[in-house]
Amino acid sequence: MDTRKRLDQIIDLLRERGNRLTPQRIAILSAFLENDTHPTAEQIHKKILKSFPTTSLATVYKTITLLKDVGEILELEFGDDRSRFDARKPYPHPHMICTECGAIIDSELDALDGIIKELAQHSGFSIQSHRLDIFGLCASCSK
Amino acid sequence: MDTRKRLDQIIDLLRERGNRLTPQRIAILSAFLENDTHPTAEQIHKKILKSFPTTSLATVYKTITLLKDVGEILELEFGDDRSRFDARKPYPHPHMICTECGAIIDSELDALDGIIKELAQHSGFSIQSHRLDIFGLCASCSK
DNA sequence: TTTGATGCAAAGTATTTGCAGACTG
DNA sequence: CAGTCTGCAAATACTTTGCATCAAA
Repeated sequence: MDTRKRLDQIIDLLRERGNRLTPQRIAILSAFLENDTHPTAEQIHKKILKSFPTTSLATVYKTITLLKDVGEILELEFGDDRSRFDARKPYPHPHMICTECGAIIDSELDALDGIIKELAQHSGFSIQSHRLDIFGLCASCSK
Repeated sequence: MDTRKRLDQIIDLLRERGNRLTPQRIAILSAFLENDTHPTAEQIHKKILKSFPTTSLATVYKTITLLKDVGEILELEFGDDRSRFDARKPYPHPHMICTECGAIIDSELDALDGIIKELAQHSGFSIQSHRLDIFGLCASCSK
């Protein structure tokens, strides 16, 4: 979806919920939507500081919590301490993580949902969400 | 595989590597192999304290690091801060995590390896490992 | 004007690390 | 006996939280 359109939609959503639209919030949200590298909280903070030099890292974290609550951002943890986030596609989809350069590449696998559903049914498990991470070397690092 | 047999194999492996077989190490390793609930480091530590009351949590962590290095334990992180471990099946396989009671249920999905391999090939990504986590409610919690 | 949001600093917490002494091989 | 392992405590580093102040509506 168009980034600008999505930004407007999320802003509307927050307004309807009664959340205040502070300039920091909008800047943080925009930064997440514009960045397709699955940034960390700190990377977003550094970016924001250019336009709002007094913004605190705590506010970035609080905004992330808000966005998680409304389902507009996905938190990705790969066991390297710092979380990375995906606000562009905040629904389950496979990620390929390069163990050399740290790149996180989005992927799509239409068959996955069906496979998982079937797998869960056998054990009476009702699915809420899922996550598929693939670790390895990206195209340029495997050369 | 038989737990006892696997314990002996890992002990042999450690011996061959020149690692010392201290009673703490063997107790920690046994505790992991006997426990099929994907325990945390602290849960194993509590268990060990019954037989070796002076064992420190640091030693548990150091042993976990050793077992990870030799590929005999898998670390599972679900974003709830504390890692959980799977020493019984230390190779990639799906896990179903109950968001209500916290249970982690092992699963098998033979087709997954092939699907992932195909997915990665399209993007020139070379796979090292993968991970599939399914979140939802287990059979008893969904009633 | 009201009340939620910000920003600072301090707290929180799983895991790691340094080091002296203990124990395996 | 040599050198690794243990156990203690301190350090680490990301994230959360408390609170006084600020600003959106």
